Amino acid sequence: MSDDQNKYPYQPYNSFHHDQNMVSGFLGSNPVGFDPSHMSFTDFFHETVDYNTLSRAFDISCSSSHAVNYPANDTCNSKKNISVREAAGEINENPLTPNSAESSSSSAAGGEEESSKSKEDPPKKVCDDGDEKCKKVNKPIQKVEKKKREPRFAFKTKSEIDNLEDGYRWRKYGQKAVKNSPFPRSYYRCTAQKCTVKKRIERSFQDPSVVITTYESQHNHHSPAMLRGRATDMVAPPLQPKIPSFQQDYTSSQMIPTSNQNHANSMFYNNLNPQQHHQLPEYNFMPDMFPSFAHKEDT
DNA sequence: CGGGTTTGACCAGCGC
DNA sequence: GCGCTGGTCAAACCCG
Repeated sequence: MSDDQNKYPYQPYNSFHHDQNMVSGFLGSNPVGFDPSHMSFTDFFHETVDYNTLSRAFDISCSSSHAVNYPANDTCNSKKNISVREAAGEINENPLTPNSAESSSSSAAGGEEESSKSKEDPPKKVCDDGDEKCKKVNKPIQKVEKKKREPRFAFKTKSEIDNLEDGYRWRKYGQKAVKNSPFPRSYYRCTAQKCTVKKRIERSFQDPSVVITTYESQHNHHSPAMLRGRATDMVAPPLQPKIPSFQQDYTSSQMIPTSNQNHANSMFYNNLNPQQHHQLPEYNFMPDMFPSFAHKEDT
């Protein structure tokens, strides 16, 4: 790795997505507030792109309540396992309904109810001996819990490093080959106890220099990095909204107007050659799913 | 030895 | 029903 790459390992992109199940924010090559010479990506991530904040600020998953409660028949969540690519552009129905984050506690009860209902489904296989296979099957409760759809936030970064330092500790629990991509997708979960946050990391097959990180759920604890030395800088706890700077960053100059994609690419994907520009439209905005607070430029 | 990674197997959902 | 795919599990392995 070159010196420059050591100094500037991350070059966050600048695109932004919001769909039924996932918000994804792609920062610009030089986003407002990110000065690689004075700020690590971790710091930048926490100070401007804290996804705990985003998940509340951007009305994730149809609405904030849906971000917590995932009825099986909810149209917001009926499509399982929304991928980064799907979220990036293939879903543009169901206009976003702005909502507050305050219904989370009450709606969580509904989620539990739904879960318990699902728990009534018996395992398809019953263990009657020490069969190795049965060990994996007889975990109905865990399986059910995993069916909950958590809010997601995808983060696209230009980096040679796959696993970007975001201040939290992660444990890798799986890796899968990605269809139509030579690059595998890695699965991580937060190592903190009782923290259900997961993240997936994959490299864009269209632009191998781009790493797509997808976070799921919300941390229920502070970042270890914060506790180490950044606490004084982090006045707001992770779950406390800290929107204004980020909001302004995106609304003022960094939103990519869908109807002016080429212009947007030339503006914000300026690290790429023209050929690569044409490879990015799958990360277009979805106008209907655009965060309610963000204005779109007229074109 | 504890914690993290690797990797093959398994499971569930979806489309045909 | 079957095959495909994404997601997860867990034993084996690695490493400090």
